[in-house]
Amino acid sequence: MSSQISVHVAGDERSVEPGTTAGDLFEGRRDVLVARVGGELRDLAHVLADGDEVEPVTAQEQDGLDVLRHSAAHVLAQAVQQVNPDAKLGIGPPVRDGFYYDFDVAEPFTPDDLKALEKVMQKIVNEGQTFVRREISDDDALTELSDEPYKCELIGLKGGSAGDKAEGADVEVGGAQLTIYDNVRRDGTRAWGDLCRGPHVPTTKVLGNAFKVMRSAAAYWRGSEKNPQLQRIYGTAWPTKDDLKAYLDRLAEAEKRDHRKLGAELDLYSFPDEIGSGMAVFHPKGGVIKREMEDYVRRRHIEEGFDYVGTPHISKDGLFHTSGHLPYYADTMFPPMELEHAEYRLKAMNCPMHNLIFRSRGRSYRELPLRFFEFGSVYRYEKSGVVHGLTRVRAMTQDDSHSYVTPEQAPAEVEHLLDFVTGLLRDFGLDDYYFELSTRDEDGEKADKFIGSAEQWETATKVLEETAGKYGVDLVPDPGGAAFYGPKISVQARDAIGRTWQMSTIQYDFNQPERFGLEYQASDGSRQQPVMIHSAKFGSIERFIGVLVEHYAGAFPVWLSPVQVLAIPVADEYNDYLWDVLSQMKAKGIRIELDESDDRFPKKIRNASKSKVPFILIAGEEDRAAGAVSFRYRDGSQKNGVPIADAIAEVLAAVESRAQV
RNA sequence: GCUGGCGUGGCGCAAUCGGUAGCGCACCUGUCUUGUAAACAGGUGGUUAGGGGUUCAAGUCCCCUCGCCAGCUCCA
Repeated sequence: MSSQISVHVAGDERSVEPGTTAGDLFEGRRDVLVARVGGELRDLAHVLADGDEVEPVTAQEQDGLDVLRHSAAHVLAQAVQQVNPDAKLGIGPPVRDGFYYDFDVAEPFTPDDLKALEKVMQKIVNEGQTFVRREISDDDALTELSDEPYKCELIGLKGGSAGDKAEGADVEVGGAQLTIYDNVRRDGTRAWGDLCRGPHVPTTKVLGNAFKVMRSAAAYWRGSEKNPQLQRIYGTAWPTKDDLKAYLDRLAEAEKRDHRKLGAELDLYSFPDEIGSGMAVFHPKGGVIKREMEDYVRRRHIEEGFDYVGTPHISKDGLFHTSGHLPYYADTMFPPMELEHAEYRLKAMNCPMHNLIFRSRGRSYRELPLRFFEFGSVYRYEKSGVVHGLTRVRAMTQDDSHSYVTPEQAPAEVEHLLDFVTGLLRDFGLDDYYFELSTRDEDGEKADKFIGSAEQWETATKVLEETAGKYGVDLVPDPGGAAFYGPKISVQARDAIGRTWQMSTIQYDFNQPERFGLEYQASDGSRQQPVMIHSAKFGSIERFIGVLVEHYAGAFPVWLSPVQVLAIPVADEYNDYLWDVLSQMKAKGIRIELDESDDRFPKKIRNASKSKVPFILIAGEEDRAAGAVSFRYRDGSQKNGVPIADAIAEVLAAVESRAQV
């Protein structure tokens, strides 16, 4: 009796022998990778104590999947050091959809190296080596890992506050007690080992053939540009081969939605080398989408009480000194051009010019909130390696606004703007997004970038946080991500391949009003300083279009479609009949085209399908005789014999309701 | 900016060991044309991103610049 201990397994109490491991409880369940014991993830080899609460963890939950991927990272590192014993280990954590491991090697990995490494990994996996946990003292670890300078550095950081600067480092040196995981062959010999917090899957066999080495790239050690670059290998690992295949299919699908590719295929925009990196031109079809967005947001701004203003693209640089931008962001502004003994800069932001409009005459509290809005073209000298399609450009247009309010009005104005922004996202059908709250970095190396008092930051941050909290959308903290002048709420939308992009922003600024000496006269006759709230609803028009293209894979809702109705005659003879229908549609504002080419009918259908127009309108003898038309939709389905008036009504209804068809 | 990989007609691709560029689509011309994803035939178009070098000879090898891709860093 007393020789037994009692444990709780997924709620049920069980009496077991002392020395029983977590794995023993789940014997026969090959899908159990690790166990959660008293809320902590443990190896299956973990020996249970009396009263432990134990739950099985499989790859069906995130924790299990992370362990699987972390173990895969170990196998990768083992493979690398097997092939190249001189490779020094960095860190190797699980990440979204996979894992990576960083190495310091004399020669970067080639694509052939990666293929070879995958084969070596497969051999290790097939051998079924076990992961064995071993506790070790700091001193012993430093001795054992004397050939691993990066690991030693991590040991040195352990416990210090600087340790969390290295993303993923806690995977290696988590708690106070250091551990090493040895990979042990079936004959009991040690194949390899790595400093690691664990836990791990019981054997490499678990990885099966559901992993893949994806790509290599350089990455700075501990994420800082100042540190040496290591070579990072990315891999992916899944519970089953089918899951891996599904993931690879998903990547292939995402590639098809890439806005750079679709932009060319659908003739929306291009990036001529002659203009320069990061600068797009919009073709007529892309121009339609841009104009619909502009029309929409201009109308909405006016409805929401904004005044439409206009400002130039360049300015003397003193303005950006006044605003405070130049000292901090000179590197990301285009270099100055000198004329008439003054230096001019392409503007990288619109706020300073709006401030000048505010300051152009005396302002009364009766005018507030005073809201300026424009499509401001801004130019930012983004580093060459970050320019990316429409989502990261050097020339862009912001639908930028600045609300000047009393401090008391600020919370209501933030809420007003968030209502505006969320309504806009809804109208454009974007639903995969979250909020981010960017605050200043209180003690990091960038702490001195932020201006203003702690009280001001606290007030501003609180207003944003409380307001954003009302929307039931995830609010992710982003310490250190604020602009130098104040905190920010941003909407982060996900693109086809899982990257997130900052779209709408709302920034609370107590600094620029002071720097520009902005003031209004209050009801008591005193001069007061307004708060300004920056906001871009699309963010950048260009980026928003790029995200829309990916979101819809080029098949836009009817109201945004460059061509809404493409008519195809069964034979040339029906061109006139179709023109008659189309001109009635055009008169209602519908964007129409007729395929008058001498392609044959099936070819026209093919071309029309590839162009992703929402409505293909077909007419032949049957339709003409009946005074009707036929629709073919994007999914290939068909509706024949639709009376002309009904057809027009159907298209109009789809436009007005912003429907997807 | 850093590391690596790339750059061949508008687009997608080919060209052996270095031997003077070819295919499909698109485009143009002609013939054809009646119901749902490619009619047929002929043709135009490239100083192989730009510049320099090695070589008897460079798309191919070397250097520089520009641009693109992936990741890192950055992102008012």
